[in-house]
Amino acid sequence: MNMELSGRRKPSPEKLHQAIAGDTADNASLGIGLNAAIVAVLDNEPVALAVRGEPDAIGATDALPFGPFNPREHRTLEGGLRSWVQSQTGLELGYAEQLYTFADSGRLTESSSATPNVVSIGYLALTVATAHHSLTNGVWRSWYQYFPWEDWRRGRPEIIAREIEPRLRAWAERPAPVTTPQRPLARADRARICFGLDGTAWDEEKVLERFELLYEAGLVDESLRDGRSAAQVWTERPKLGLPMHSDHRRILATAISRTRAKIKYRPVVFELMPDEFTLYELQKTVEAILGPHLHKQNFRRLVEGAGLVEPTGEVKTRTGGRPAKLFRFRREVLLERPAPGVRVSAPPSRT
Amino acid sequence: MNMELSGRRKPSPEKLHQAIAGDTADNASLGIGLNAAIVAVLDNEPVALAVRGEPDAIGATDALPFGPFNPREHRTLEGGLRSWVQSQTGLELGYAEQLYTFADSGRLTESSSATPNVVSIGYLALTVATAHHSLTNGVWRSWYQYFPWEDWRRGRPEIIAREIEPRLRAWAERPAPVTTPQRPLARADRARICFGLDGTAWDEEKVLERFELLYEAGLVDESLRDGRSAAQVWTERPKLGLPMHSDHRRILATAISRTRAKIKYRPVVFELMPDEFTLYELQKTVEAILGPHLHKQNFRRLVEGAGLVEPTGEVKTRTGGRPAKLFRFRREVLLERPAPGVRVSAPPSRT
DNA sequence: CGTTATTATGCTCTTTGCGAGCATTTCTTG
DNA sequence: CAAGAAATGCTCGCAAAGAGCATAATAACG
Repeated sequence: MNMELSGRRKPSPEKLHQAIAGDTADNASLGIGLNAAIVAVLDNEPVALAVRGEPDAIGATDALPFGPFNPREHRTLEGGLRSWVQSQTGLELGYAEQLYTFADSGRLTESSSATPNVVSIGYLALTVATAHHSLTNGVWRSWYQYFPWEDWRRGRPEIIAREIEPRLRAWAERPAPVTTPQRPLARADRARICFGLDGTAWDEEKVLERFELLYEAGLVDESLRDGRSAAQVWTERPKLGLPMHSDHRRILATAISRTRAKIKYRPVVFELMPDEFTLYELQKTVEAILGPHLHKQNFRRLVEGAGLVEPTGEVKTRTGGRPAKLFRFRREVLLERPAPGVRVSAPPSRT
Repeated sequence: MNMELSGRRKPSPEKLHQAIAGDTADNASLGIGLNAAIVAVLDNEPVALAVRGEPDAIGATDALPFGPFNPREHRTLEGGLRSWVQSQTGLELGYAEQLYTFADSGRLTESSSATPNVVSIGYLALTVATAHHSLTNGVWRSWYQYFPWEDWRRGRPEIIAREIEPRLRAWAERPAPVTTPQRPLARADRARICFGLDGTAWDEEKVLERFELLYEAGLVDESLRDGRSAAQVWTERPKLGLPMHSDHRRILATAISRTRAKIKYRPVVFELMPDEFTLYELQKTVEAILGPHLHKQNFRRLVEGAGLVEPTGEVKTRTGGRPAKLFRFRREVLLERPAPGVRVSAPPSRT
């Protein structure tokens, strides 16, 4: 059954829904799931590629492209991932790196006629969204639909003060279960550090820590699905951000964390850019990922001084003012410097 | 069979050898291997914990503590790892973090009566070696027995100029196989960047890249085992560093890379230190990990200024000179700073 | 007991990188 | 042609980091 998903042919929507619902019992489905968080920047908005399936127990419809790893068919993990993404979305991945392997305990508790995944291996892929008119399936969704509290483009998002902070404080008041005594930090401290409460600085890289805190506190829908809400009855549903299938939102959180960290010390922004671009477009892309706290002139000095780009000699008019020089990525820096990157400073602790 | 290895009882040496030989077909052995690179610093020497088994096809006897992940028995991946380490070595792990998941293709080709591992999940653990008189099995082995080219404590190791460089240059001369055309860099460039040839700076974090390059070039014993030597006949065996069981040397290389990188931006050195220590001992530990290129006074200023340590009020005599103040780690920094660490500068490009 | 070697520790000087702002150029728009 | 907008060039100042000098406190040894 489901042979179509094992091959490279295009899956019908129904088959895809079955896959998302967990019914992927293949011959050699060993319970190792491959999941791709595919990131791009569209109109200065950071987006991820989501495929849609039938609503699950908590109403989640979005999933990351994914499928089981089949060692008979795939020589490498990354190869298997690329083939799944290709068959499910039509996209040929460029840059990809492994993120993390999660024990997928949530799915073990589900009623499953098929082999459940034991572990999920998450991958981060970066791509230029505009170049893919070949997308056969899936939609580009803003990061911030899944993680509204991460959107600091217009200052501190209201959802933190209005929804998250009071509910986290209530959670911190309740005693922690004794089953986790080795937890090094108190609940209140974790909440303060993750979400920058009480004047603590916001760290844009702590995306995963924040999501896991909300999950543990029962404030995201996924907590309900995984049975964590048994001891925590809420009159209203958590509903902080759009939920995803399985543990995919956790994987996407990991992808955002990694992207935000790595863009600072490796030249990965250029995977998100077309071949030619202006420095301002480059800056806007970085700011879409990290938040808008860059000084224009200094950014130019940094990028040019590091030898990351070279002018093409052409200019781009119609920018509303003086035409901007076009640049391209100097791939040779990879041969010169050990670890070049777009080093941007920490934001000036905006609370 | 092999129930002893599944439980927490101490395994007999014979059982351990069977485990290392791959005969671990348990009821639910899903082919997911857990592997622990346990790192410590003993007498200013960076070491990893190795368990010994029967020599395999290439004569490798050392292995990292490892075992299959059994979702029935282990709630989490890390929990499974801790239980395997405990049963095989008697060690109770402290700090541990996941490194990477490798597709363990090498083992698939072996003649296997048991379920082969499909993937290996590598973990890094940091510990204080002196505190473990409870070690029931395993030996602390210097990193540099496995990776002699990484030992820059007395300047550039001779093995690079004498063994590695000429053989890599010979390898770079030969044409790359057409099966990997998407390889972005030429062989010669990869060799130059990895091993700092032709005046390129040495990057101490590229431990994994260097090992994988040697593996691909057929210069480490593991290449022979995995059948890569078919097209590459060497009159003498590669013998660059001590080989390890399965892909364990690759996992150890990943662990060293991660340790060297992380020690610079997170306060993980203190996992390698006893409760109280002098600043010079701390510096020597950092230098054991990174290489000896620290300025004593500046190191003190850095560590004290960052609030990473606090004086205990006592001093340690018998240091051969003026007594040194004792310090302890200030755990509170984790609550204050977003990302404290022992920020050391790049070595002054010693070639 | 005094001298020397050794280590710890405090302090200063210089260089570099980066945050921030001013000024100038070159386009579009009306 | 004037005004506005965006790109680009340049400078100032602070803070962190690299490097070295100076001093303090012990052990070893005559």
